[in-house]
Amino acid sequence: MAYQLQPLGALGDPTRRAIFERLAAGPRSVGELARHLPVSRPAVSQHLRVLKRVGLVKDRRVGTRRVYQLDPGGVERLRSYFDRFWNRALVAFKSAAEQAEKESQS
Amino acid sequence: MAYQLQPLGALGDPTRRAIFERLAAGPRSVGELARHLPVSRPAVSQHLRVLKRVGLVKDRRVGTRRVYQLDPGGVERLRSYFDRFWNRALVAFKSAAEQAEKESQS
DNA sequence: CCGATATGTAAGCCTATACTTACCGTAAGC
DNA sequence: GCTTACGGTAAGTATAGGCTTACATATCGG
Repeated sequence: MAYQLQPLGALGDPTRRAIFERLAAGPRSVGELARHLPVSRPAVSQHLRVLKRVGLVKDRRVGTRRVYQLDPGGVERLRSYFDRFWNRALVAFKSAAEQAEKESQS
Repeated sequence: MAYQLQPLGALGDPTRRAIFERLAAGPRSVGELARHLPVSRPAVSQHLRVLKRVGLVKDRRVGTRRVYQLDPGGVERLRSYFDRFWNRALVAFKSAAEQAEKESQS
């Protein structure tokens, strides 16, 4: 919980989210990704570097191209992160409701 | 999926994440939150406005104070979002592994 | 009412960073 | 080997947005 959880920092940018979501459909090369985005190819490269650094994507060489794909491990970390938060939110929500109940009675 | 999913944009900022995580421990007033953060109280107010706009927190008046808490609905949306991504990542990962397998055989 | 407490809002500054252009390295095909 | 595609890197710019100070608003206690 004390983790900086940089993946969320990375997904804060809408272009990176677009890349992330496109990769959810399957592995893509850099050029393929850039072709469907309103930014230049170098920009996509830079975004991919960030996504890779925080463990959200992996890459491998295929000939002269470089194919990126989601890293299940990184996604799993985010999944469990929000799992915990959801549980805590429910608890907090419940006790808040009880609190309001008590106050309205008094 | 085509949703902009602004909550992730909101959680991109480390200070907002800190607020978000602190609220996971239970409802807090603005001043309480600011007291444990390295930024001014107005800054916290502004962050809370953003978090509220994207549906991650709710607030209610308590006397002269304003108490914020996590919005279970907003957290749930993020939870299911990454659930879907995790599943897709696994599928993509699996087929990529099979692809690599096939290539190594040929 | 009046002061104190708690918070939202406005205006302005300043830094982080997303983007572009230009360049370089590398693998593949003829 | 030369050329052509593909992609990472560098340098420089420009804008978004996070922060502060100053001000406005509102509730409560006496």
